[in-house]
Amino acid sequence: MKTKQASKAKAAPSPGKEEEAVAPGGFRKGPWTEQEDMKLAWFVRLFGERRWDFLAKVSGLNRTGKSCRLRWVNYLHPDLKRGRMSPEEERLVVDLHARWGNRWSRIAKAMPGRTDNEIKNYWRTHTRKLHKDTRAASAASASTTTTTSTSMSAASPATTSSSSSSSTNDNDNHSHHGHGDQETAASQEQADHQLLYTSGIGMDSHLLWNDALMDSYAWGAAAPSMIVPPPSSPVWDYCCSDSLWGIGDDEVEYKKMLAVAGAP
DNA sequence: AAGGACTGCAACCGCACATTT
DNA sequence: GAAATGTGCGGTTGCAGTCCT
Repeated sequence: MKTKQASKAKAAPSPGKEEEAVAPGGFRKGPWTEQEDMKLAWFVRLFGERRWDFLAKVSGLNRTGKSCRLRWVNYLHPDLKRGRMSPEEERLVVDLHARWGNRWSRIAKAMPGRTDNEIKNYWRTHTRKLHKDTRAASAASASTTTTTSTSMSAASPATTSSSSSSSTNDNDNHSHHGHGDQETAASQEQADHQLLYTSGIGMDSHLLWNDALMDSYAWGAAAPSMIVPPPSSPVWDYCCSDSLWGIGDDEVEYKKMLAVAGAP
């Protein structure tokens, strides 16, 4: 198999390309640079995982809040596992997909450290491979099998599960957001979410959420230029380091930030 | 050795739901 | 209660690394 997890990180695009992707609103698009990652991590640390639009503005990142959130959730979050899925995880994905269909976020919640995007990607690859194998197999035996094999291609696990999972696998998944789930399921999901948070880093628990601070920012203003991103170590190390989450360690830095922001 | 095909993954998009004003 | 804003989700695309011929 291929091992390109680390090298594949598009955080450092080739020099020429970096500036060219700019959305109509003036927002940057495309791969994130290491500096952007650092900045984002820094501001997420300050403000927590919410108000992404605000965070995007205040940080001075020329990104949409959505983009920031995605980057954080799928790449920078310290709880993420990196690397290939283990066979156990692969089995789990198959199991859970059989049960829940394309409810990736739900599946992801059952697999700590894995993101919906990651699982989705894995499944796509997985089904593509399976589909290919199935086709190859059916082609090989085409001459000997009955006509059922032709309709099988449409009914093969791979194709049905991915393209029509919404109608085959799960009673409620033809409505993407679980409209059919009823409140019990919704509250269950909430409970799951809560569990995830409490068992995980529990960002909110030590969140430096401070509305006064927020209000003190001039909306749309660029981030204070004197906010120095964390040390020169790789972003990932930084994100995983205790210092990022152990807010107490960095009280001085934080106070500096408050001062910059003009907070009382 | 070269170049096309394949693969894996990051990131974007559009939509829907949730929350706030 | 309506409108505005924020957030989350699933689907899709594009790119870069690797494999294969």
